[in-house]
Formats: sequence, C-alpha cells, structure tokens
Amino acid sequence: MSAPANARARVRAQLTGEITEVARRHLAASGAAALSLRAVARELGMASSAVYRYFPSRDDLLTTLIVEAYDALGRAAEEAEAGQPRDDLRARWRAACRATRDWALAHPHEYALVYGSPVPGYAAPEATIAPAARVGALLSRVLADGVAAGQVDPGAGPAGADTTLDPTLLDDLGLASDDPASSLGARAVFAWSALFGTISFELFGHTHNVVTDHAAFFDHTIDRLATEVGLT
Amino acid sequence: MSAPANARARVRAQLTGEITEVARRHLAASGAAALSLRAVARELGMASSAVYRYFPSRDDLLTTLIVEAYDALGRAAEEAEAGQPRDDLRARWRAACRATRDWALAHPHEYALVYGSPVPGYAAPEATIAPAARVGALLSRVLADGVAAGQVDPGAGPAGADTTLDPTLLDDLGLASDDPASSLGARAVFAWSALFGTISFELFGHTHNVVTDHAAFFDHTIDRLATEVGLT
DNA sequence: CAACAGAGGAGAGCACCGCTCTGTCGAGGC
DNA sequence: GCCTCGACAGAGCGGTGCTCTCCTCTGTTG
Repeated sequence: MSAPANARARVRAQLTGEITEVARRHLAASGAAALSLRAVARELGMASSAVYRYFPSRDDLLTTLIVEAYDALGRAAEEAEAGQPRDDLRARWRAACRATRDWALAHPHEYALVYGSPVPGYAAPEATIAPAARVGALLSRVLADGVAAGQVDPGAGPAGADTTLDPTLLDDLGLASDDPASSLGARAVFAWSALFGTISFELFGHTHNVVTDHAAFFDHTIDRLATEVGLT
Repeated sequence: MSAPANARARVRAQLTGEITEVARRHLAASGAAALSLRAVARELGMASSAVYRYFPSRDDLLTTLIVEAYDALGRAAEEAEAGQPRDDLRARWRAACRATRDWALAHPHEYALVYGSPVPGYAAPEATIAPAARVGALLSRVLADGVAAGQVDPGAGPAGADTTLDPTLLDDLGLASDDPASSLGARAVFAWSALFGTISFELFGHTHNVVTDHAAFFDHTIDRLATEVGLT
C-alpha cells in the first residue's frame, strides 16, 4: 500500500489512482449506471483493455468508489463532530447528522451508489463493511459518551430490544450494558436507520411534494432523534 | 383504459399487458439493471423493435413497473391494515408496517427499484407520485383517526415542525391543525421515513452484521415509532 | 364489398457496452 | 548487457438500447 519498493509498483499505484480519480469524476457527473470503463480509458488516452490490468472488472472499480464514498462521508461527519465541544453532546450529534446530510446533498450520485440499491450481485464485498460503519460508529460514540457522563439513561425505552442485536458489535461500540433489558443499542441503530432514511427520502425525491423546507425539517428530525435516543 | 372500443385497441392492451408481465418477472428474478428489452422480446417471440410500438423506451417500461410496484405495495399494506379492528389504532399501525416489510422481503428487486437509487434521469415521472404516497397516506389515516378519537395529541412534540411541510397536503391527509405549533404532520413524515429507512437498511444489507434478529428488531422499531408519533 | 390507410411486425444496422485474446514493445532486474 | 515480464494496443465476441426501412395484414370507411 504505502511506499512501494520498486519503481514499477510506484507508477502502477500512480496510474491506479488516476483511473479511480477519473472514474470518481464520471460517477459524480452522471451516476453509477452511466459509468463506463471505456469512457474512463478514453479520457486517459489508453485502450479500454489496458484498464483491465488495474481493475479486473467494472464492478471492482465500482467497489473502490464505494469504499472511497464511505470514507469521504465518514470523514466529513467525523470532522464536523470533532469541531464541537466534547461536553455538548447534542451539538456533537447535530454536527454529525448535518454533515452527513450536507455531504449527501453535495455528492448525490456517490450517496446513491452507497445507500441506494446495491448494484453488484447482492453481497457487499468484505472491503466495504468497515468503512460503511463509520457514521454509525460515530453516533454510537456520542451516545456512549453520554452514558459515561450520566446524561443518557441506558435503560430507557422498550425493554430487551438490544437482544435483537449482535452483542459483540455492541461491545465494540461501547453500547453494551449489564442490564439485559437495555435498549441503548437498539435506539442507536434506530436513529442511524432513521437518519439515512430521512436523507434518502429527500435525495431520492420521495418527500418532493411533502416537505417544503428540507433543511428545517431535517433539523427537527435529528433533534427528535436525539431526544428519542436519550440525549438530554 | 377500460373497455376499449375497437378490437385493435383490445389486442393492443392485451399485448401491452403481456410485455409488462414478462418484464415484471424478469425484474423480480434479476433486478432492474439486468432487465433487457431484447430479452423480453425474445421470450415473447417477437423482434426487439416491435416492443417499441408499445413502450417508447426502456425507461418507460421501467416506469410502468415502478407504478405497478407502488400499487402492489400500497395494496398489501392497505389490506393488512383493513383486517384490524378499527378502534385498535396500534394494531392497525403495526399491521400496515409489517405488511410493508413483508412485501419488501418478498419482492426485493421491485422494492429496490422503487425505494433505491432513482434509475432514470432524476425527476420521477408524474404518473408515479400518486401511487407512491399510498403507504404514507395509510399511516396518516391511522394517525388522523387517532386524533379524532382523542387518542393522539396533535400538539405534542417540538413546536412548529409542521411549518416545514406542504399545508395543502397536510389538509388532504387530515393532519392539518389549527394550532400553528402543531407537529402532527412532521411526526407522520418522520415515521414514514424511518419505516422505509429501517426496511431499506435491512434489505440493502447495511444492518447485516449489526442486527441479528431482523423481524424482532423491526417490531421494536415500529412500536417505538407508534409511540413517537403519539399513539397511546 | 372493395379499396385504402395505418397499425404492427421483421430485419438490418448504428453506436455503445463489458470483457477476452493475441501480439508487440520497452523498461526493470539479474 | 541481456533477457524476462509487465504494460499496452488492437481486434473481436456477444450483448445492449434504439432507429430506420420495408412489408404485411387488418379494421374501417366510402
């Protein structure tokens, strides 16, 4: 990955980067369906067959773009959240949610690639699962900090909802509870789903004739979610 | 539409139906991306060019399938809700939500076509906006009945959220309120978005390593939504 | 009843796609 | 300094959406 030994590998990494860069631009401009390996090759002045030396198939190129999109979105949310005072949990929550929406609005095709219909066969490649969790993990961190600070009651809400979740993951996220009736994790997953459901509905046009002020409605929604999740 | 005057129109409607039927089957089997007009024509034993007498483009065929999917999903939800006692609002709410999820699980590709990334240019055709609202309208009806029965407080929740919504639509859905601080409509739109966000996350694999018992988690979620929306 | 118009279909063809195979060339490694 | 092997171009295969032209057959109308 980093600091390739021989010059061959270096120029190879360079060209791989150029291909993904052009592909990312095509994706942003026209959407995943219109992304053509041949068009990317044309823009780079090479034969289409040459691209296959770097990406075994179009789906592999798309997978790279998916990982990039997850990482870009995750980074945007993390940076916005990091800019808030540590003890203002609600501000951190709001910043993360707003940054997610802002990124989605700025990169609609990349967002659709990642949170729309799955394009390849059906199973997401292994490489995508870690970056896909970044925003969810960020929200969980805010929540876990709230529990530590005594601002969030882990026991609130319907009892036992956490038993529907993977306990190992809850542990990793710092949302595990001794109380078997806890619903802290379930509330986090709920907020996570609702956040992206709201953004997807706006971006994909489902609330087109319903919501007139999307930004204000979104702010109401994430405040509602913060309350629902237990942030005081 | 109904009862075509001449025989020509009748046989035309017949063949149009056969084309959409075959296309719908191909969609259900392989997804929207793999739906090929030529393959449909082959199965029907006609030249691909002949199909263009009935659908001006592949996107128009897809639009027809989109409308069909919206209607099928809406009908499923409405029938399930209609099977519940009128005065048990929570049972009606649960039945509508569960039927929506069940239909999505049974028709993943059709669901993805409709609630995934928008495939055509970007603007949804006019013909799709009415059927797209069926599930949302159904949820609103349960909520409006709750207000009429005094079981739902239209004034609860954050004040003024309804000002972000289209007042004409709120009126049509029976969610309009004299109180300018009402949030009844906003809560309905929120629940609507969260419902489909949860289903999409499950179906598109985002909760794959997170939720272990999807059915139980979904039940917890829609109960949470019912409470959040104001159903006692 | 006969003639006509127009709907419906077939086939070839265009430009594009993903992907494969083969042949060649030039630079990196010994 | 030679040789190997990675990188690339080009042709080609089967597929796509869509168009155009030609022809047939049928419902309608004078």
